Amino acid sequence: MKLQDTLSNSEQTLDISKKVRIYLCGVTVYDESHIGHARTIIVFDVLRKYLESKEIMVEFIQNFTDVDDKIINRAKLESTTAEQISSKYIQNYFTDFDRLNVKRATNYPKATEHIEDIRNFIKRLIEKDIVYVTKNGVYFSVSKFPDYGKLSKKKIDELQSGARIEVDEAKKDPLDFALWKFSDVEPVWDSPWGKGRPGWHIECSAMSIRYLGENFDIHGGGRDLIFPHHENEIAQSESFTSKQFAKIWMHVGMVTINGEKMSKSLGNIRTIKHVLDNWGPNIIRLFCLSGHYSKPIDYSEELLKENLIKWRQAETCYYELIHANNENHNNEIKSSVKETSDDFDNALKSDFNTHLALLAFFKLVKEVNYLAAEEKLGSNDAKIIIPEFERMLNILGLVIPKITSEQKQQIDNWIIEREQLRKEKKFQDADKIRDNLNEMNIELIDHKGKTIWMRKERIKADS
RNA sequence: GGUACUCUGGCAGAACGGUUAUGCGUGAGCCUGCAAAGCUUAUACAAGGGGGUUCGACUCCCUCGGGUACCUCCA
Repeated sequence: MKLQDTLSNSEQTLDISKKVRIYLCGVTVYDESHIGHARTIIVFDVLRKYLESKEIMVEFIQNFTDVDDKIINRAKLESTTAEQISSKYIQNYFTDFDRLNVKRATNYPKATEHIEDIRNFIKRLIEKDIVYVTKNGVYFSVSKFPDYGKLSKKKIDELQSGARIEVDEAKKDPLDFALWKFSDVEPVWDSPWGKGRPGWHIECSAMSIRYLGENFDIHGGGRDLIFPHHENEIAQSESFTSKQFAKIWMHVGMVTINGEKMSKSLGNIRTIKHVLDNWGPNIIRLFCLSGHYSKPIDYSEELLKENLIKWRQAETCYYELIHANNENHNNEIKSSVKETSDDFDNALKSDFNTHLALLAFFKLVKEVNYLAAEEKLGSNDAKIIIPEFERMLNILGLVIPKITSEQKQQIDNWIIEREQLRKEKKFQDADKIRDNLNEMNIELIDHKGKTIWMRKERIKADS
């Protein structure tokens, strides 16, 4: 599998000969998660599910930043503690992402639970004379790391001339960044240099190395983290270990609205909860996977709608498959399934192109729906198709709502009754049954010889 | 201002330098008791502008321009 690596700006082959270790920069828990967070996390969720489907072991670590100025400010605003705020939004995070069918990470380390690791990290950097202490905190000296700027392709002197960098007189260089900030206000921890709390970047270095070792496979996050966050992580970590840090840097493009990045300051946030309530998990996942992960994707009703239509086709396909019961046999099914399967895998193997993978998936969907509508889909065909269909569904993290066997029995009875009414040309009564079923999100599909049902996902935006 | 990325039909999005995919949408028709599902067919000046290399360029080079992101917290 090849992935575009931000650092080398080239495609790198992912080593799958042993366990794949992935670190994803998660969220700062001070507010609800939005659809931009969802995209990054869903991309990595699918990457992971794909690898696992190939029986490759994956160690997937995703952090929560639970100590940060934004959290502290929020706590002040709500006259509560930072701890209350972060635990509230961690819960909120899981509510959202469980609904999105995102598999839980191997571990979700928190900054506040790794203070000791962070202190040890800083200690070693002090021993190496790479950081220094001022009246405000402990700072990383960028000039001590010659490769600074290699990830974001920035030149130090150009950055320094930038007017927007805050000036802290105590710092030796405006680019130097805090590993430890002195403070007396909770949350606060002791350290050999003074009471305070960790800076933003240090937690990811400390925790990724703690959980994944000094040289792991993939480090990811949103594109907006390249600078300064990931640049600083590299500086710290490689100074700490004297080794290459992550092997592959994978960055997910922004979700935009009308071409503009979703952000607090612009006030154009769409929370996951909001989108989920309207569109449900499957459509959001399809939407997030509909473009190449590295490129921006524009949030619009139109695109969501397009994915809704596709999702309906996929649902139809599923129900056509499980209801297929005739004797027909299509010789070309086997090769067609094989082709889809190959296209799907090849798309993902080549820089994780989920768009092309979806194209392959929907080609199969269309083929099935066509055969079914023509009464040409045999049960043996279905037997060949279903495993592959479900394999792709699982990798993509799409879930068809299930139904109990009692409900199934009930539906079958309704269908028989409706058939009878239709035969008697009592169409109004027959339609009433169909309408009632629709109310329950059961849709009927009339084929020439038989009527099948499907359980449609209830989607608010579709009604 | 600097750096990176990007610019293909109404929208999304592909293509070894030589077949202008594909999906959605839209129009017409078929199927159906009616719907839904499905089908057929049509539709699109498609390539940001201008140069160049080439027998031939979406694909290579130059140039100009637009957009977005980052340069401050940000998935």
